[in-house]
Amino acid sequence: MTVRERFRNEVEAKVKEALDAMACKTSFEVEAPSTGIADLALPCFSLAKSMRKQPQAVAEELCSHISCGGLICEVQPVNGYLNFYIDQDSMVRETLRELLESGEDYGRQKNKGIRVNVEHTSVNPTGPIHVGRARNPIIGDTLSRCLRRCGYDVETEYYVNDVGKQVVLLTWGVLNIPPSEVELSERDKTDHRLVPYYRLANQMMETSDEVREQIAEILRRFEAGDEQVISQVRKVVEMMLEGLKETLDAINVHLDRYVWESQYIADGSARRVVEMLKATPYCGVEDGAYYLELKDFGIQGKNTRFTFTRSDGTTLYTTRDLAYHLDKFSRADRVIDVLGEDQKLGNQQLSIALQILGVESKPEPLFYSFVSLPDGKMSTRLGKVVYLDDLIDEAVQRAYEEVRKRRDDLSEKKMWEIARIIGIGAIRYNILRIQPEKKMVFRWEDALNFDGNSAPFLQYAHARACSILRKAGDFEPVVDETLLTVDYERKLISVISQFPEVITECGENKRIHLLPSYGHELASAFNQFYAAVPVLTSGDKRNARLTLVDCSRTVMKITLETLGIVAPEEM
RNA sequence: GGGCGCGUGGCCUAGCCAGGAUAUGGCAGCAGCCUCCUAAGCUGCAGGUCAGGGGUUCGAAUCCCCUCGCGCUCGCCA
Repeated sequence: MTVRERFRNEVEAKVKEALDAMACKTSFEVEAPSTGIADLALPCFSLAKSMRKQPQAVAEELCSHISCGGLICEVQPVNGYLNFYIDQDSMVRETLRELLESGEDYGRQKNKGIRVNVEHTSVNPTGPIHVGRARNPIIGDTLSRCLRRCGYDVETEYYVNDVGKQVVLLTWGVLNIPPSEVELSERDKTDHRLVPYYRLANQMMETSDEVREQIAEILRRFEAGDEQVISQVRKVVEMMLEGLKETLDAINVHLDRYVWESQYIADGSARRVVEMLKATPYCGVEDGAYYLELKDFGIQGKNTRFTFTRSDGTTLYTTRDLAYHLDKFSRADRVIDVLGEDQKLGNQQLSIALQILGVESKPEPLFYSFVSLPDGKMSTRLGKVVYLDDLIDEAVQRAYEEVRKRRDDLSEKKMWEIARIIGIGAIRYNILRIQPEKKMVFRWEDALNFDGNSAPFLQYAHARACSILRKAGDFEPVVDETLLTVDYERKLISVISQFPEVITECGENKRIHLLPSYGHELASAFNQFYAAVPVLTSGDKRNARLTLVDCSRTVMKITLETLGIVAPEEM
C-alpha cells in the first residue's frame, strides 16, 4: 500500500470515528480538492443537511472530535469543508523508500491472473496507415502497457481482413496489371508500392465490364473456398502487412499476434455461428438471407436487422467477427476492442448477438473519433491523406534540425538516433493527450509540437536528470526527509507519489489520456526543482538530492515507457 | 428523420462517469531570466457569458429536458 492510500484510510477512519461520536450514521465521501488547497477534504454539505446544521458548524464540530496523528498532521474546517493535510516528512520518506525498493517496478501491481485480450489497429490491408487511423495503434498499445502495469496478462492482436471485395480487387490488380502500367510509388516500401495497383484496379473495375466480371468470378471462387485464390489473396495481403508492420514498428507498436479473418471460414467456425444464430428465436429470413431482429434490444433506426448471411448462404464480415469474438473469449477473460467511431452500431449488434449466443461477458469497446484535415475529411481515394510514414519522416527530420541546433558535439549517427526518439515520441504524445472520443483536426504544427505539453518536454526533463546523475558519478543513496525541505523538492515528491494511482486510473477505467497530463505535471515539477535547487554543489544535501533526482528519473522513465515513448539519456 | 458522440479564453486541452471552495495545463502574445547541474527550460502579465435556454439542488462546466452547430451512423460492404 502506498503512503497516499494509507493516508486516505486514516482520514476515512478518523471521520468515521468522529461521526460515530456525534451519533451520525450518514455515509460520506472524502475527496481530493481540485484546487490543491489541502491533501484530502471532506465536504460537509450533505452531512449538514441530514444533521440540520450549517456546513461550517458541522466541519468545526467534526474537527473537534479529530486528533492529528499518524500521517495526518493537520485538520482544518474551512468554508464547510474539513481539510486534511498529510505529514510531509512521512510523505517524503515513505515515497522515496518505496521507490528505491521497487525501482522501475514502482506502481506495478501484483499479477491479477486475469487474461485481457486487446485487439487494436486492424486496419484493412489495402493501403498504408494514414494519420486518421494512427490513433488506433497508439491508443491500443498504450492501453495495453497500462493494463500490464496494472497486473493483467495482456495479449494484443491485429485482426487481418483478408476476406472480401477490397482485398480481392487489390490482388487482381497486383496479378494482372503489368508494373510498367502503374506509376512508381513515392516510397519504396511494400504497402506504398501496392497502392498504384489498387487505385488502377479500382478505376478499371469502374470502366470495364470485363474486369468487373473477372473480379466477381475471383470473389465467387474465394467464397467457394478455392485454395488457389485464397492463397493468392493471402500472399498479397502478407506483402501489404509487411509494410504496415514496418510502420507500426517505427512508432514502437508491436502486436503479439496477427489473426486472419479467412481462418474462421476455413475452420468452419463462421458456419457454426450461422447455425447457432438460425436456431435462436430472433432469427428471420428474407430472400434467403438470414438476419436477427434486434428491435427488442434497444437498436433504433430504420433498420433493426442484423443480417448474418447473404441469400447465397455465404457469411458476412460481422458473422466472421462473431466467430472471432467467440475465439477471443475462449482465450481471455476480458476482451477489449479499440475501434473507430464508425463501428459503434456494428459493435452494438455484435455485442447483442454474442449475448444471444449465450456469452456471459461483453466485449469492451474503446472508441476514438476520426482525425480530419483542416479542409475536411481524409480520403485515400481522393489522395487527401497524410500517411503516417510521411508524418514520421517529417517529425524525425524536424527533431534532427532541433538536435543539431544545440548539439555540435554529437556524431551524425547519434543525432539521428536522438531525433528518431524525439520525433516518434512527439507523435505518440500528441495523439495520446487528447480523449479518444474527441475529434481531432490534423495540423502539422500540433503534431510536431516540441514545446510545452509535449513528449520532448518530458524527455528533456528526463535527459536533464540523467545528465546530473552522469556528472555525479557513484553516490550513496540517502533517504532523509530533514535534508529535503525546499518547497520545490516536496512538490516534486508529492507528484511522484501520485504515480501509482494515476496508472491504476488509466488502466482500470481505460482513461489513458490522463498519463500524458501526469507526465507533464511531473516534468514541470522537476524542471522547477532543477531551476531553483542546486544538486551537485549542495554540500551535505548532495546525496539526498541526488537520490531525489534518481527517483524522479525513474518515474519519468516509466511514465514515458508506459506511453510507449523512449526516454533518452541525452538530447 | 432516428440513434450515438462532441461543443470549455484567439487556437488546443483537463475537469463531466462518482455535483461542491478562486475552472487545469499548453500554444500563440507581452515583460523578464543563461560567468552556475542541457534556455526543447524557468518566472511574471494578459486573456473564459464552460455553445444557448430552461429545470433539479443549499450549490451545476459536471445531472435532466429543449434548441443550435459539428462528427459518426442507420448496406445481402469490410
